Amino acid sequence: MAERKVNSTSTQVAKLAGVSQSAVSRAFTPGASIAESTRRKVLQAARKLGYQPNAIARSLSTKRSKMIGIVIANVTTNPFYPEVLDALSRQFQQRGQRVMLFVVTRDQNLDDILPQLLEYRVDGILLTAATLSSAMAHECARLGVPVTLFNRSVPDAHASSFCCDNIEGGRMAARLFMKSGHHQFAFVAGSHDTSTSLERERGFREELKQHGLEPFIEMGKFSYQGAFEAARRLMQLPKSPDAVFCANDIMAIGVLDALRHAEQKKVPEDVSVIGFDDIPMAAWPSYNLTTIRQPIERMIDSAVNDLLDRINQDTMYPKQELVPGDLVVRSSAKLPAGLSSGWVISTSENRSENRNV
Amino acid sequence: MAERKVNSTSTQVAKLAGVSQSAVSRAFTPGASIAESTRRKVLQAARKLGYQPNAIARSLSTKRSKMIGIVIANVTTNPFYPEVLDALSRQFQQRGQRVMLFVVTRDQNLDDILPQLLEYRVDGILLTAATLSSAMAHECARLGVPVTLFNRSVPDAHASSFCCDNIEGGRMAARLFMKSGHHQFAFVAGSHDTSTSLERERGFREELKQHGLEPFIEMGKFSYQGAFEAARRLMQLPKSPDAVFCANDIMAIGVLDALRHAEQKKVPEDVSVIGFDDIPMAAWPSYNLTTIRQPIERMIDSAVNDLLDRINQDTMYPKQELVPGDLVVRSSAKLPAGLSSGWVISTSENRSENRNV
DNA sequence: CATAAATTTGCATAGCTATGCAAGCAATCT
DNA sequence: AGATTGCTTGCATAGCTATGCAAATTTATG
Repeated sequence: MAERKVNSTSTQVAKLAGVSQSAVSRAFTPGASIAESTRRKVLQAARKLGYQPNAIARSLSTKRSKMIGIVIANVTTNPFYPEVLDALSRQFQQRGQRVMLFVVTRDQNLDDILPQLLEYRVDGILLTAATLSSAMAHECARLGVPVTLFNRSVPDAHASSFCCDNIEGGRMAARLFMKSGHHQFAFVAGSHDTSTSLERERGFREELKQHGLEPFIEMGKFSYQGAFEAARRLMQLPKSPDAVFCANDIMAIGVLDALRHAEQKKVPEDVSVIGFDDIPMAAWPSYNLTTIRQPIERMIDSAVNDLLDRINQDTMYPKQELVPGDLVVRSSAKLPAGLSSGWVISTSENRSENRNV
Repeated sequence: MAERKVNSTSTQVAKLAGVSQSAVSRAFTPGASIAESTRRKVLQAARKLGYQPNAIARSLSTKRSKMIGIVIANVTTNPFYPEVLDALSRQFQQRGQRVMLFVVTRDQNLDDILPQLLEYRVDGILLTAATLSSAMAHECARLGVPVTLFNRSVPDAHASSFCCDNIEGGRMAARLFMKSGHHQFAFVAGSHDTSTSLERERGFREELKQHGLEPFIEMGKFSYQGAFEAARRLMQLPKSPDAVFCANDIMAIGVLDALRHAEQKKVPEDVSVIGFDDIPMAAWPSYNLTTIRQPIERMIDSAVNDLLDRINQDTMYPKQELVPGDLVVRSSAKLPAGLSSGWVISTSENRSENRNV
């Protein structure tokens, strides 16, 4: 029966291979100065002992933990975030960084969480659906730990931020509604303290205002259930809306279900609904949701690159990037003349194409 | 302007506080032998320097990293797993353990992943929707790192495992179908190499067999889309089924959508559908899915307790636990006489109650 | 073959904290 | 006062790897 708790060390391997501990270290360090012959001897001895370099000791020595702290919220309430987490984690993984994960609630104070990451000397921090207090931003800057926000605009010049162009997204929704002849507009907000919700609302409002229109606002609490109830409240208004824009898809789906199953409304005949994100469910035939797609892959690539770059060359300044979203036209909103379901309209590069979504 | 890259050390704090480095260490170690007065001096000096203990160095010294490795698959394809991840991560967090996360694909070989966790000397490993090769199980055992499987039955006595009673779940589905007078049965499998799918199939089959019945089997690939297509294939059979049991809810929803939107079938009038898991979407009015609920909280509690216990007292043996699931009756399957929607039937404790789900 | 150049190797130490042990100290008891 | 007991404290070292530097070895050069 095998022994337990035997983590062999580089010194033991060295002894067995008849070399110095340094040689063992170098054998496991790509690019280190070591002869191929001794490397082989070392690797063989290592295999025999079941030796594996101790990443903790290495981190202590190199002052690089090769760990990224990821803080994420809304993982169970919005399918968008599992996608983000999946993509982030794979990317970092592939680029040789481990991930230390913290799952938080939207309202949780990060001032208790970040110190826990800093204790472990993570090389960088990525916050998703979470905001950074100014004090913490300073603390991270002081320690030279770069911070990147994903999907939250930046409160402080010390951090990078990668966001979809929420304002323009809100505008696109408003324009589509107006072109197809709606009269009463509503916005289902996520919360009143989240940049995504606020910015989407702002774009929507501003575009309507240019035509002298103003939307009702209801609070959907960033959840299916919250939006379900918000929709019911909207339908009780004297002039109930015929065009509802939601701060994200999961709420749009809650609104759809409420309209159809609790309010006997037809979508889009009676009420049009537009969401935001383009989660996979939006394409399901039960919903067929018209929505603003966040180009998640591109955003993640940019965010990961930025963070890793700032880790490797600490001269770089934080960056704020705004990525344009695409309007994905399905059938939860009435179509204006000349547009049919299945089109993707991307403002940014001024092209529209039928991608059959 | 503040200095950058200044991670002060216990020695610097000691100097400022006029004590030894040991005293600083003890000031940050709960239960260590230190006078309250010196502790205060130390903490004050620490605050002044922005000192934070270095968890990496501590790990090296104590040989405890206070990190748990979590490996999880299916995070984007099945909403059940974000829930699991959320619960796990919170639990560990709350009990003073950090989480090192690996997101993998279902078919990814863990033999490349686990060594990366072991390098960081994680205190324990929790695998979700992933299996362990026997070689790796031995390797972890040799290193004294406890492994717990969540939702996979155990391939090896070296690891603990916490599962829903999938076989009994399959039986419950079969019994419900038979009681309400169905004639042609089908099972939509996830994959042919996953214990959850195989066991649910087995229970379903065995119960049918006792009545001389046998189900069709179609492959749904554990995804909405795969199950959507599986349903279409099923409906093309000469004797197309009127009772479809799916290895999980997300596939059941794919089947529902295919039946309604591609096959013009009514559910449950033409075809009954039962799922497994009870994800939040199952309760949405668009689906109202009858399903077997996995008692996720209880399972997670057990798994976390087991892992932490085995970390703290390495005398303990791994444990295999089977947690019974509950049949949640909604309206995607025809009801037998005497049963109405909204009931939860739990075999285990022989009670049924209307919990209004 | 002698010398210069390039490569490889080992030595010694840094990186930061925890902790066993012995010494120091104060409080308590006789 | 002296002895005993119980806390606190600092010293010294372990935990494991990486790396600057000088020494040793190999290879190339004239």
